[in-house]
Amino acid sequence: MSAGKKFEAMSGNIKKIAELAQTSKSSVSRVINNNGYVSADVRERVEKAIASINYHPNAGARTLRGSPSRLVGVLLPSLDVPFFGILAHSIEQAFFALGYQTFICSTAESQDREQAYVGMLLAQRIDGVIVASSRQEVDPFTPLRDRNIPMVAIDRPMPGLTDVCVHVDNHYGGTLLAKHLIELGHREIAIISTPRHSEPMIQRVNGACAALAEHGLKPVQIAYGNEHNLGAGRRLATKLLQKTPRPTAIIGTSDTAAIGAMHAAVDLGINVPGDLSIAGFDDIPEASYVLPRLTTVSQPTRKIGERAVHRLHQMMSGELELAVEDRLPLKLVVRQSTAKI
Amino acid sequence: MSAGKKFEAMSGNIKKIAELAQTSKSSVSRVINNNGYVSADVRERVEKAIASINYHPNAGARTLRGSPSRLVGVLLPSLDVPFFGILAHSIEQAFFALGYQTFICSTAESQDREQAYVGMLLAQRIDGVIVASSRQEVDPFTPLRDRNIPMVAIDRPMPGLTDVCVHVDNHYGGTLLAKHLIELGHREIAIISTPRHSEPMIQRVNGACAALAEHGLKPVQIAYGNEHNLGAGRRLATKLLQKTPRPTAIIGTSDTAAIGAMHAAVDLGINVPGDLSIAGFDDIPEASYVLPRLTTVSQPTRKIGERAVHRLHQMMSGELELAVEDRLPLKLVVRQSTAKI
DNA sequence: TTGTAAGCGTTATCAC
DNA sequence: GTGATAACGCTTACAA
Repeated sequence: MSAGKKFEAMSGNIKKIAELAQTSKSSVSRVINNNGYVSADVRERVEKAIASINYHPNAGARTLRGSPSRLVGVLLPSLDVPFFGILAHSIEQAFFALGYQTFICSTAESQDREQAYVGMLLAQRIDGVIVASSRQEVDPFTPLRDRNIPMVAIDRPMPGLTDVCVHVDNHYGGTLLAKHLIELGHREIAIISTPRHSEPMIQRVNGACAALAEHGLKPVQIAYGNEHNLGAGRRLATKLLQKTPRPTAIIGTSDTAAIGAMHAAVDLGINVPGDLSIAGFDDIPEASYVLPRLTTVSQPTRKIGERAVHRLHQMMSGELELAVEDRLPLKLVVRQSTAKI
Repeated sequence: MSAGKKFEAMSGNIKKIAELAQTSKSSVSRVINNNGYVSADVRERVEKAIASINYHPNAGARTLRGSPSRLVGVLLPSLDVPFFGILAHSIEQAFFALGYQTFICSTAESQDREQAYVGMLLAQRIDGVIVASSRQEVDPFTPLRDRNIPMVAIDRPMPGLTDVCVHVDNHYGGTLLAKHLIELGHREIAIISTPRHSEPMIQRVNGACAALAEHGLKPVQIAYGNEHNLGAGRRLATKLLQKTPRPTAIIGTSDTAAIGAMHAAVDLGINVPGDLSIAGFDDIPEASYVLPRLTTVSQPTRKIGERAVHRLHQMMSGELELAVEDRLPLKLVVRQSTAKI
């Protein structure tokens, strides 16, 4: 029974195709891979045989012979927050178009998981990896580097790991937000930054502080959280808004944080943007879902994914040997959540 | 140079480990797989050798010998809409915990893509598949069924493909929404359903209509769209709200559609819930992001993913041979977007 | 133009 | 306890 089952589940192989088509394994291989000489006659018989049992060449056996696996890995902190969901989606789609299959790995900000994933990807003999690590920690990924696996850092650079990076200028984005609020007349500006140790968030805070400093200002408070979700922003803002004097504006280092702050304001009966301006970062779809619609710095999320795929593809084809840093453009999008004081 | 490169990129193999540890391939294999007799001495030498070159067994070669690949596929219509993003995430996490690697495939509602993905998954010799197809179309997936690949349908049944399904009772969910609005005094109720041909959406519409019929009512209009995004709902609602007489309530068959409708109302200066009640379906995080927060039917999205993984795991271990239909519970969540007329 | 045979990395079988 | 060896499915010299 076990044997019977195995047989049923077993897919045909190249030998079986050869038998069905009354030819040899080599000829079948030649047809499949479209190389070498094959007569029209043999080709037709083989194609018929392949279709007749819905045969698919065993990818593992192929890579065993030295062909690239056409498998790639994408390591992201999570998948269920909008920004990374969209990023993962655009990456997966772009790889599919190039004939690659993607392992999307959600590392949940844990080094143990990162390490486990790296091991699995190596075992699958992936051709390349796109990586965004929660922290700048390089350790879990060094086995990839040591094997010369082509790697592209996305969303944040990974110095010491790879010299190819696709991201945005988060520092500059931070200055855009601060300047916008200053122009609107705000002087008492607070910042909500979460998750705390994420490099992009740190850069955004720094940028905002730098722009404030140019006007002789500094943030009335910088509140840090640990999670990348609405609740974190809401909690931090609730605390912050109950202090006196209250800030007249809040910068969230992500839209999620900013929207959380908006909810805190509603809970406390504070009018946005009448009594309080709020701005975010990323321009996820939800930014224009909320009412009032959120002023934010727009990041070309899909393009970032696509560019990273393009770069990795170049590396895997040996067309890119040098260090490259792609900085995609940011844009301030003014909506209804910020106003003159 | 090509050869040199290849060598560099090449990872060590079991033979190399055997040399380093001064033993045979067989003993190395025994250590790795923890079966058969190995002396403590040999074991230690092998483990040291493995660590020294960061060796990872070639997964493809293993499956060539007949071991399961511990690879699974998940076919979803998309990844960048919140519901499927969360579903994909919970599935991937649950599989990781079981030692499986997941191919997340975003089929973009296209049969060509579905077919291409099925071919790729078959070539990778995946052990099982979780599938949610946009339509009830079985054709692209029959090669999986023909090979006896364990399959679980998720979010919607796939009759003729698999008898194992994890979903919710969408019809019942539809009745919950209609009853809620009727209780609030609404009689002029419109429905916005998108994407049109999605089976869950159809069921939700049917459920709502059935509940209305019980009270001698029927929807003033059912508007259909084709996309699963905010814009579709907004467009449909804008049209619908400009007719006279205007409905006093709108049921969206998804939160996305409902939030789109909310934006249409804002654009037209219609107060929600004062002049118009709006309710959605799914309870994605965004449902409580919007203001007013959205009344909706809550679907246990993460649990659905986890249960599907559990079922597939059972099938792959041969513990589940029969048909199973898991229906997870729905719950009406009343928030601020619906009110008495 | 076609077929034979070796070898990719692994594990199971069997002999020692 | 340990080590040869064959076999998994495939591609590629090389021979015919």
